Amino acid sequence: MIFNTQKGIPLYRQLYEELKKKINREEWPENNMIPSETALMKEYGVGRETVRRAILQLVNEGYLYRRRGIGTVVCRKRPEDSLESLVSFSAEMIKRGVQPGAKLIDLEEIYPPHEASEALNIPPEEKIFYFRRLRLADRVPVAVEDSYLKSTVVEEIEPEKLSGSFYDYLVYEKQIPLGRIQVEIRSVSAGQEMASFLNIETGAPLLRLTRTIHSTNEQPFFYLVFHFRGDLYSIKSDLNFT
Amino acid sequence: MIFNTQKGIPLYRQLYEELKKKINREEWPENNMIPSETALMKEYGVGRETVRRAILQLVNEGYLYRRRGIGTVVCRKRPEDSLESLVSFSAEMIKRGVQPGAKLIDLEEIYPPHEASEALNIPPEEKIFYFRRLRLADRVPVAVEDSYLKSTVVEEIEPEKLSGSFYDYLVYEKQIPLGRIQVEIRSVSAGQEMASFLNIETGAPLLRLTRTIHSTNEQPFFYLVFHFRGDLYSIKSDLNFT
DNA sequence: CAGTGGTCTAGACCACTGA
DNA sequence: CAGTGGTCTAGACCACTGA
Repeated sequence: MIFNTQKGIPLYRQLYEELKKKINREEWPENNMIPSETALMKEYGVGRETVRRAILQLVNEGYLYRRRGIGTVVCRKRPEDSLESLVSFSAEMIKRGVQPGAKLIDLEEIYPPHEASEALNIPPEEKIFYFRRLRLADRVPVAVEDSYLKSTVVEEIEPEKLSGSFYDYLVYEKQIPLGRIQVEIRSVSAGQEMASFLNIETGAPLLRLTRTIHSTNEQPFFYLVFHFRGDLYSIKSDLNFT
Repeated sequence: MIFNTQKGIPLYRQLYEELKKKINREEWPENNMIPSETALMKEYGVGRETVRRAILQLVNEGYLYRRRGIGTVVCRKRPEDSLESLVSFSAEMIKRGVQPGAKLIDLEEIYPPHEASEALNIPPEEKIFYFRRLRLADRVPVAVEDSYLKSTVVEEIEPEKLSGSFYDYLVYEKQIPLGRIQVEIRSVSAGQEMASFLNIETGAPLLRLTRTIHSTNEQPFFYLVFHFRGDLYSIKSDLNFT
């Protein structure tokens, strides 16, 4: 394995991807030990800290665990969903093996409702972009998504951009770097409006997920509220304390 | 500041605690820059990697963010709840400033229901400990908790141990080291039983949180199911992508 | 005992930011 | 330009595990 030194991708990151592949392809099977740090240093011709950074990343994500004096082992049940699943509906659906979709219901410039002005840390008289989408999984509606975007971020929102991942649009097309994301999850009952959008009965349980997305200098600029069908959707995650 | 070298606590960990204090006491105020890596190296007489490990930990937890070429800054809104909040009901309540409590409803040895034998990776004919508790916040019932514990972990469960944090009991009293924790969150409706325990109406929304706690060698040994009152409880968390 | 991972330092070169 | 954080190496000593 020869690494690209030109491309500007850090060595530890390249090694991380490499090791992750070996785990996913089961070249390194579950419950089996992977080569030691020293062995990996020789194999890839890199320093120990580089190997450690790649491995510790995988430990944090729940792929590996380490025992001092013994070695590093591949986990039996690997993370079905990492925390990244909370970040993009489309990415999450693809990970679950279903086709993500979106149907635009509303798009306008509005004065922010109390909840949004609070989350975005702006005065109620500052206009923002608002759009509502029905989110689909294999064409079945699973959630209603309400988005509030500070109007300083983009000049305009073209409806065509709202048929897929808005997250990808922001990050890859608009090149907007993301910082911290605050998440809140609660359980609520469906009102009449939500019930009709989601084809469920009034009063049925919904999972309400909000995200407040900050820029890299800690300014919130994008606030999202999801209402998921409780019978079709759950959130899974792995935590590590090692 | 002089560090304890004897106690066996790593330097980077001690420095981490030290820096966290400065942030929490607002000696380093929000939106302000903290000293550079070089300055901290001199101040505490440690190497650069040690400083970096302490800082990067705090960045991961949402206390700090860094800008190359500029410096490291204290976040405006610091994490109200870290992911650790998903791990212990009692710890979580204390963090929220309310008094945690527990009322034992049931305790017995049983054959695991399907869901529990699945989660614990054991055959249905292997008996386990089961207990159900009503969890209180300032004496108000907020959740019903069902716990399934492999009987290889402890010989017996004394009812007296179940009045407080069972997590603390396992970790501190029994010294059982924890590994990965798998979490699932969904939204459900209250059945008659749950409704009467929680003093709510049948059909009201509940937040259903399950935890599968693994040992450090990746064996699941403790499975928990919470049903939280949707109107009294939400989960908050911070994610970082920097 | 040899081999594992855990901690720590010193030193190097780099890309980036603001003045 | 000087100062920041980002990456990377080499080398050291340690605690722990199993044989």
